[in-house]
Amino acid sequence: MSSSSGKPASDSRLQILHAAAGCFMERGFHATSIDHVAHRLGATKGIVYHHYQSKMDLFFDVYRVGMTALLSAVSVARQGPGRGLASVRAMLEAHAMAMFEFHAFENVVAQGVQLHRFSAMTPSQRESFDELVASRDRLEQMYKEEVEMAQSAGTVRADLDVSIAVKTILGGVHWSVIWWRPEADEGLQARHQLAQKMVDVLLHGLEPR
Amino acid sequence: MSSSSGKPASDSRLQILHAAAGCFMERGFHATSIDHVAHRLGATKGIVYHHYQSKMDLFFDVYRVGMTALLSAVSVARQGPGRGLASVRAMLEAHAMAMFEFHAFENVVAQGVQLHRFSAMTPSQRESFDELVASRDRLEQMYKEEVEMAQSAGTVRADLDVSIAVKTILGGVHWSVIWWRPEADEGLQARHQLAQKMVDVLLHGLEPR
DNA sequence: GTCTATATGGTGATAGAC
DNA sequence: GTCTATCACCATATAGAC
Repeated sequence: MSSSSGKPASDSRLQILHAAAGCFMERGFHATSIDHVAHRLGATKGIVYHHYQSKMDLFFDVYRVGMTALLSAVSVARQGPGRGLASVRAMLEAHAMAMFEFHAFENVVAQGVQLHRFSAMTPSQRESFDELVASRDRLEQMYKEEVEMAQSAGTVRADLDVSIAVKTILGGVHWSVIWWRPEADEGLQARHQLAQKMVDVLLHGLEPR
Repeated sequence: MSSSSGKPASDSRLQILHAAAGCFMERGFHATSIDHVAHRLGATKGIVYHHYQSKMDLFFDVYRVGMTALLSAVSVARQGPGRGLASVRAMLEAHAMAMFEFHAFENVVAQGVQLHRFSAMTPSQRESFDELVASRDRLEQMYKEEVEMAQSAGTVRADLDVSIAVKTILGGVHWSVIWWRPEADEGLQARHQLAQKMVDVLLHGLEPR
């Protein structure tokens, strides 16, 4: 995982990243102070500013880790053996699993979607911001393409507005940052079962077949 | 629509409420200053503090309006003629329509779900907070009950984990605060079509029948 | 690398004139 | 009811010792 400046992530940077993700998740970006992050590290804010130029850069790095985890999980699943609807299913299951595994980071990703352009950004931050928006679009695009291919193959309904369908389905997966709690499903197996149940609802709906 | 203190909503209160909802949506609760709200009103913050004791009380009132709109829309739809799956469909369509109509307020509701208990609350604010949590649970409960009834009637699959299914489906509806933009679907009819397409995906999934 | 100041600015909330 | 002025506080970010 590389930072915005292309430097490899040092050990202390990773620790800061995890502390920040936890704080941002619990209190939100604006309500989190650098002192909060430092306190969670058991240190002072000098160390944070030694590794990150600003709070926003820190936020961007947390976002980047979360989004990279999603993109990576989904594209690996996409390249698996499945085709058509089976491929979409594999993507969604991997997606949901990543939502659980990187829970704090994905919570921050969800906040980042809402991040406005009001706060002043340096050119470098602006670049990071644009990159994040692009990565978000890329994720959605992967799903759209796969659903369209499945439509051609006849394993997904042809009468579907793909854009709306994908947005709605991804909403079902992403919203889990709101209600899912790590304490509830600790084992990998429990998480996988949950992911399967969620994806099952999204692919088949409520109606009996 | 009544405020937390039970007073009827005056005209100026309503204006403040709308301005606050817009600001909270655009910048988030913590990044919004009372000056921002006042500026959107074309006034100064004296007027805001004349009507609301604190920023958090203002937030709670915005949240309350948004949540009341959802509860009201969904429970009216529930009491309609439909039964079983048709009733769930009517609830979801009304739900989605309310998400659009009260877009700014529902955006704040989504933020409120994340609102932490860290910030100090007065006993009265604490009471509001608990009431909001309860209203959120009530909304989910309405869906769970209706889905279970539909299961008994055989119009919804019996093999479904109702709690997970409802959370996932509501995620699909609620996430629209993230991607939906008022400019895109101005007419009531365009909105209704969008709502129907979203609900169609949630009830039937992707697979052809 | 990590710490302790501290500069600097913004924000919630209040006081009090009109 | 609405304004101006102001207080008290907190948070970002920096400087500089060790």
